[in-house]
Amino acid sequence: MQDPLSSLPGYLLRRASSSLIAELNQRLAGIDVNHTDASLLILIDANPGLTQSDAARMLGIQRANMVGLVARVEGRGLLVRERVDGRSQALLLSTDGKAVLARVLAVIHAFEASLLERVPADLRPHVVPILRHLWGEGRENAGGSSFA
Amino acid sequence: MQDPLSSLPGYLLRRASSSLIAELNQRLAGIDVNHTDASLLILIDANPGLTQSDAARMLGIQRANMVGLVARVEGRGLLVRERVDGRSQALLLSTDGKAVLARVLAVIHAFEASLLERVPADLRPHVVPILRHLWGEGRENAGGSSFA
DNA sequence: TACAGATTGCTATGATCAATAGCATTTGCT
DNA sequence: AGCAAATGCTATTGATCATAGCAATCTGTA
Repeated sequence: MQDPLSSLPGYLLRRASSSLIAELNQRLAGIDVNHTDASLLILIDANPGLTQSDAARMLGIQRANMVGLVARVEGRGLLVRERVDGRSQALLLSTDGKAVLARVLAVIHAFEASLLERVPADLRPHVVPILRHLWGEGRENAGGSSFA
Repeated sequence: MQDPLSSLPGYLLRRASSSLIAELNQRLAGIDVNHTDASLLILIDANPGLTQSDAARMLGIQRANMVGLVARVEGRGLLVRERVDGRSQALLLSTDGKAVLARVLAVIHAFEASLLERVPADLRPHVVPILRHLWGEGRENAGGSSFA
């Protein structure tokens, strides 16, 4: 059976992404958190007090879809909202949130390590640079701050 | 603003994938076909007469979800079903399907080329091998992801 | 041949995720 | 004061994905 698709980078990228997201969600299931929740926790931890809109922009999530995400994570007691404006609200990790984050980071770091181990050692240093270049789009005019 | 996520291969993979799928769908919009339809056309062309279940397996799509996909593409007159069994049916490209496939291939090849151009020339040969390793090993557990 | 088990295509259903339009309130700027 | 933009939100839609179950059919084996 011919597989003409597995030579296409775009197709490979899609299949790899969906299968790895599923795997990561399985690994996170024990903490009762999915990969989106996890990314939000990590982002808030690195930028305490950032706005809900800021988080949406950085995560590539529409403001509309951010509402449910924040509400769910807040409902688990992992984050706290504080009004800083009449319209904006700052997001902060709760004590529980910080504890869960520690477990999330352990899972994610193990996951990322296992990802890299699937790539031959000589190609391993190129994984992140290649993915950054492939993503690239939509971040070119993303303004001045960090790309680190 | 710190971005602690963009150093994580898994996160980069997800973002790159979703942004590139969106771009490919835009490029295909003129042909009135999406990336899933396109992959089905390519697969049938390379394996004329393959079974609907075979196609589902190769594309990583559940049999249940294949029904709507095949029905939609058949509804556009791009493929034909032929019973080979009392239960199986062979999928074949129609004349229109072959014509559309030619346009699809042109779009996809242009897209894949533009993908690779985003990667520095010295890293370019490593793109497909890396993606294959990232995907391949992820499938060791025989596919499905199930939450608890 | 007869039967158990697997396969195929299908329906129905639910969960997740993303995208759009529109809204009230608030802020910033002129 | 007045106006444009931003913020959080509701509501809705569509696409994707996974599960359970079903009738019909095929396959392998006793």
